Amino acid sequence: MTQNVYRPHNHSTCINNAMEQAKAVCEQNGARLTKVRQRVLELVWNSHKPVGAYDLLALLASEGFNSAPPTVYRALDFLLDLGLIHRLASLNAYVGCSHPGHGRASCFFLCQRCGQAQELEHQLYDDLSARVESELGVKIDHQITELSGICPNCLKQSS
Amino acid sequence: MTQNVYRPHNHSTCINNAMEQAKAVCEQNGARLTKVRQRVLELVWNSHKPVGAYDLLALLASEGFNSAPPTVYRALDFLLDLGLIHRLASLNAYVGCSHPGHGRASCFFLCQRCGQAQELEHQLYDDLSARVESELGVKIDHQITELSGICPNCLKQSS
DNA sequence: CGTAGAATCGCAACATTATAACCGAAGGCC
DNA sequence: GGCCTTCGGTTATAATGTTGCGATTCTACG
Repeated sequence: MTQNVYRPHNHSTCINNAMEQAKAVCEQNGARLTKVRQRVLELVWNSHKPVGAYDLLALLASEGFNSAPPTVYRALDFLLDLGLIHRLASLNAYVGCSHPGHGRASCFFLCQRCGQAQELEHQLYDDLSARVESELGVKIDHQITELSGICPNCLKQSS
Repeated sequence: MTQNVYRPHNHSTCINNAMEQAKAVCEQNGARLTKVRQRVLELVWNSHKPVGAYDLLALLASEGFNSAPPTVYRALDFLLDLGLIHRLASLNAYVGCSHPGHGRASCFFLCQRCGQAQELEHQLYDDLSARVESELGVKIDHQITELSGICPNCLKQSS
């Protein structure tokens, strides 16, 4: 099951898990997890809030890395290809994938107040694409769903 | 039911319907469908392929309209607010809404070959957000789903 | 009418996000 | 070491979207 972002948790565990998974995935695919790529992934995982490419760029710069756009975008493309991160189209931002290898589908809830992204893994969601494929006669290659609103924690605070 | 884009049809009917609906919606909301707004809507409806803001800008310019970005973006915002068009986040492009007034949800299939967008209206889709709201305890405000792949017509041609 | 207030538009500048093209550097393999 | 491929540095530019301000047009109301 996908982890629940809203529950208090030791976030360094998230980061460690993500890095372990990344190493494994790279090994499986004969891909190299270079310093820049690794650092970008860590930075993306630094919180559950999606990060913009130029934010990453600034962070890298502050750490003495090269800091021109292509550096970050290449790392992001690499991580996207391996399914280690997702791009949130409605935010132009990137967030860690908590269960790489689940195909070309992503589904997120985005809190408009705290900015955190909660990945969802829902049966209904796979049903949706299957039904559309058969009823419409199309071949689906890639899909995104982005729900936005207020998360449970922020709902509590506002009441 | 949502119209089927892939069936041959007299497209001027689509445009006419859209413009009629737009007038009605504006009247209901006490909003003004000015010349720029109307023309932008017509241009968006010119086909079932999503159009970029800067494409619209160029089209407007060629017709003697003012053609600075804010002109188009203001018109697009206006139309988005009234639910007369949708923004496709994965394409940074805009497409007419074939059934305004269905709330803040949108669901599209986008053909990677011909570029056409087919709006979907699926029960499973509403189920999804309802389930997420109750299971996760969130309040959903807005949602997008974008499926991409190959449409029936393009599948036929490639075989 | 006619004027006050609101909505709309024109315009200039700028901000943000992403890509292209070219070449040198580093790593893997024999 | 020599060869090949992948990766990264650099510069420039493209594509998309916003801000701010003042002028104009529309509308409501007296």
